[in-house]
Amino acid sequence: MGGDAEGGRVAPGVGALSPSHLMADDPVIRVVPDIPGLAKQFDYTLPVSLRDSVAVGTRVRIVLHGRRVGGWVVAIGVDPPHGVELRGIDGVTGCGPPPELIEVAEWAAWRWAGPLTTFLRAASPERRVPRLPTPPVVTGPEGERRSGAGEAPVGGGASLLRLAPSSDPLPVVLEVVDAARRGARPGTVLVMVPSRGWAERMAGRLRRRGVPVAQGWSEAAAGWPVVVGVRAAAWTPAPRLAAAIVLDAHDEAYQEERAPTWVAWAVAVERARRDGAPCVLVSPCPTAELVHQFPVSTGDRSVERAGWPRVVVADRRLDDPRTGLLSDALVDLVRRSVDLGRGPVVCVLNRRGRARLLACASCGVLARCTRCGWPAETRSTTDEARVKGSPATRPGDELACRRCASVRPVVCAACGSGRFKVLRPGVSKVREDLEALLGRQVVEVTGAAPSDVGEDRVSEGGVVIGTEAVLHRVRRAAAVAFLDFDQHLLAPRFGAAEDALALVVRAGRMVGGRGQEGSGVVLVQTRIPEHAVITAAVHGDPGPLVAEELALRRQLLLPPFAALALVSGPTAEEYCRRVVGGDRVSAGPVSAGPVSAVPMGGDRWLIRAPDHQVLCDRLASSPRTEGRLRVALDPRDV
DNA sequence: CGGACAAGCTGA
DNA sequence: CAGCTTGTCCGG
Repeated sequence: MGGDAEGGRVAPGVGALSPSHLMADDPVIRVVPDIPGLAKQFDYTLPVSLRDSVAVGTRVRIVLHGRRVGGWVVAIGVDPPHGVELRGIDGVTGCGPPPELIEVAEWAAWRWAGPLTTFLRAASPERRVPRLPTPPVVTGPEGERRSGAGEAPVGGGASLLRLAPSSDPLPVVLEVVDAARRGARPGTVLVMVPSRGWAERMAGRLRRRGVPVAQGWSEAAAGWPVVVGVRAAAWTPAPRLAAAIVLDAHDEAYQEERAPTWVAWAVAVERARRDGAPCVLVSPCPTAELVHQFPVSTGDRSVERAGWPRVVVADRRLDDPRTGLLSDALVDLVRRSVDLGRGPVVCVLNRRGRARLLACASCGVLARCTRCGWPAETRSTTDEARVKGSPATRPGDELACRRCASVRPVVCAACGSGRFKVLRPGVSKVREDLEALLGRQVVEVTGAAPSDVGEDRVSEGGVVIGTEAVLHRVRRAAAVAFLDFDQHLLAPRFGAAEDALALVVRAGRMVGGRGQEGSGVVLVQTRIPEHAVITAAVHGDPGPLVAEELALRRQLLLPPFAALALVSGPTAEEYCRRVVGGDRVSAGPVSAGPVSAVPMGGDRWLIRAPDHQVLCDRLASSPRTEGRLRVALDPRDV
């Protein structure tokens, strides 16, 4: 992608098929310079002395435009362009990705409209690797291999396995590892998990069972039997996959946030496909995209149900609005759960700060920024001004604007009153209220204060409140309460429902499955108790929700029934025009085709195409505009 | 990406 | 016209 067209693709092989007039010369290799933003490839000669240490994928040093830079060999024995004096490469740095992975990187550069270097870097070692170690001899069950008795080996192709939140996935992982070994399938089993901590625990558990798990890039590149890792592990340099398994495939951690916004499970699926290996995607709550693409197996329903948490719905529709976010059901649950000794009670509210929306207590006018009109919120100038009863505003507070950062005293702009009501409280305010209501300490955990609250201090017990981040920081809980679940259900994203159910899954793992001894409760406060997400959570059955979601997506032409790209930057509009084809002169029909673009406000534009083949082809063949331009495929926030 | 080089601006 | 900035081009 993006390279010079000249020369075309030439089969590798050290100059074996070169024209006779080149026989005496050094072979010519094609190199991708390690310079992001330079979407070009350059040819160099390979001195005979370096022939044996260079293959496709090898990291080399080259001189480009007077600069010494790194690069990757992507082809050997290419037709050199005529009329250009070629330089020899400057040296060999060490091992790089195997040739097979170079091709996957080229595919990914197309699929996510990004620079090839991004993916080549992801597949390369951080430090110089001069040579690879020898992989361990796999002590497979030699006798069973030929006998054919027992379970059928897992066939090729990708499939989806629905597994309840509290079901241990280790048996499934071991089954995939064993099946690959039984099938005498050469290559590596790739095990992917969404978080670092999980990866470490998984690697440890596998090693304790005698499974050889690679440590570091070199072992993976040497073809170690098993690789365990997070998103980045999709680019493990294993030359060949025997199988792949992705745990919690619904987790958004698998998508890179920065452009190119590649998705790790999709890379794993593609690699497995190319290697003819099976790929198992495991999730308690598979997304519509996964369900649409892969055959699902669900296993026994009663087992699945038992692995979901007990979910209690606090229907807030008839509650007095003045009770705020702290319903009687919530306070009861906290009181009952907190001293069970099964870990803390965790409350989740996705709003930081104290008061995010205020109204004047005497005239009712909303507190807004006097400069830009944005809602003003309280901010304390003095640290920890503890005041009994947690009033709406405290001495020392000021009204601050999140948008333009202007600050003013806590005085109503309309009537001059200094008293306010909190219409939308944040975590800090609710923490104070809850503390006052319970008469015991409540600890706040937000993403902003990473190491403030020690894991031990939180995990031993007590009441904890925080934003979504708290679900990543606490491992075990007696109860988890979502104070404003509607915020998740109604988030302005098309994947909001799936994300909301994923939160219940996360909470479910903290409190345990309803079939488990001593498991806790997940409390959901909502004014939409009939919502399909709530039903799915209560019944421990994500099936109907995803079916409903798919029907909706089909109707609205959203993924997986369309492919989307979010383009942003000062020249986004111009670039979209090129992509959509307003003034394209290439062959074929040009007019209002199946590809369209709509403005999303600001300098953001959304491109929609029937599928990725069409979309990515268009993106690849449209020259980029000048200046900063971000192209994010498969955006979620639309 | 970043170096080279050309065109444009300034001050005497 | 030296000395500097700004912009465009291009690399093997």
